[in-house]
Amino acid sequence: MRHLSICQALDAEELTQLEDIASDSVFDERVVLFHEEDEASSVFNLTAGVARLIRSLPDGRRQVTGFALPGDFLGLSLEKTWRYSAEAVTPVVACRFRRSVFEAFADKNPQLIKKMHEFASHDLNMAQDHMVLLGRLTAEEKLASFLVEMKKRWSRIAGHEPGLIRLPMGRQDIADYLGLTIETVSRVINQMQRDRKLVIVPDGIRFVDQNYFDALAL
Amino acid sequence: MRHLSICQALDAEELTQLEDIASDSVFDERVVLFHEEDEASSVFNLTAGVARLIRSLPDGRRQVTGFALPGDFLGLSLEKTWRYSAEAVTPVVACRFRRSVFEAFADKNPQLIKKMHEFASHDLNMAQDHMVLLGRLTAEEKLASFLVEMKKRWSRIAGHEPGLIRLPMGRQDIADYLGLTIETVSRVINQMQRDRKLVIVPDGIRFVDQNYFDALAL
DNA sequence: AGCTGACATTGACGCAGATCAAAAACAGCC
DNA sequence: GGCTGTTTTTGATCTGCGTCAATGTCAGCT
Repeated sequence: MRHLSICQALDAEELTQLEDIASDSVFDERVVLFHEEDEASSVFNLTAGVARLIRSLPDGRRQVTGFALPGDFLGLSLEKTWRYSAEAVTPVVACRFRRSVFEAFADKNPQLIKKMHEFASHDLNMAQDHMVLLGRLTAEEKLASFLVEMKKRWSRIAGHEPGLIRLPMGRQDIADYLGLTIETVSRVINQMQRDRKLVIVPDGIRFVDQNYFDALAL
Repeated sequence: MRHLSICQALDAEELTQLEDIASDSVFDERVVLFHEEDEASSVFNLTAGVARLIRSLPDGRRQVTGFALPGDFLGLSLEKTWRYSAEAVTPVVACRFRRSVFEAFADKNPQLIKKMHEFASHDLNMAQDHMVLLGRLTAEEKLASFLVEMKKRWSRIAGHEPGLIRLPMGRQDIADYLGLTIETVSRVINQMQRDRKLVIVPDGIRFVDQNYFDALAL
């Protein structure tokens, strides 16, 4: 079970070695996994739950730069300090590596570094997509893109209910992810429901008119 | 001269090897270095000039995701296709590597891959900064942040005139970088000049009130 | 069941920045 | 210099989304 998400870069032997330096941590809802500018002494791999990744401005404005889902890694950049905070949106279980040990391990496994670079490149693409969203999309397009993205990501996760788009994060988190206010997020989603584009259900939403979303999403 | 910008990751011997697989290319103003979704068959290292990195939407809306300055690398992610276009803002000279050869070289030099990963991590940080800018800053704050960023980046480039913040890109490019319109960019900059925060000079601007910019910038 | 606190929805109104339109500045070029 | 096309600036007006304020909904607790 845990093997699946731990690291696709390694063969069986390397995996066993990696597991030796890993330990599981659990975080309750709202708990901070790590804080912007703290020393980055761990690498995390989420095994269950959802976390929000946040950059804050001195005056309290927030930008959620992403949501971490099961399987996602945090801290692969191996920089000395965290550049963002991570908070548990739901209870989170994460496989945790001491950074110094992980780094030493990576130095001996070029294939792992290459994989880490691929992960970083992928994250950079996602970040650039998100720049387009933040800079150039309307509120309706932002919501459509977000929902399509979440549908795609959940669909890759074993045991998800197909069709259900789980939204464990609150409206405020969605707003801070999309560069909107909570009121606009609420208005747009509810307007979509009135227009029969989606239905709001417990824990998330379901698409009624997939074409509508595909046409609007980035 | 060129040695300085080619690759800080390598020792003298490796550098010589790398140079053997490199060739210089020049691009006139407005010329496309490569296009979104084209096969990525090269890796570039700018040696002179400035390029804009662009993601476009089907309806013509654009997001400039960044500007490449001398010393910057393009294509280090080693993905099969480009995810953005690059166009010369000024005449550009770039050191170009055939991707297949560069990749083979990297596979034999773990230190180079590690350096590439560091570059990607740095770019990811920049991208996250830019998400905060796009999602949460006002027009005035966006311009201040952009100008401070450009000042910082030019100051690291040998032969720049200290104090001058060169802006070779047009107002439209700045607007597409900041998620604004060209009119707003023009208005904000000219208002700053009226307020004696900066002066507009040929090829760029100069700060008059550095404190003002430091206080506003991200 | 009723209470409590957190979160979401809805409505009325305002404003930062977009849009539309025109004039001004500038760069090449003959 | 004068002509031409491009980019920038400036002004007037509009609007999408933010702000402010109230009300509604739901989960957990006693």
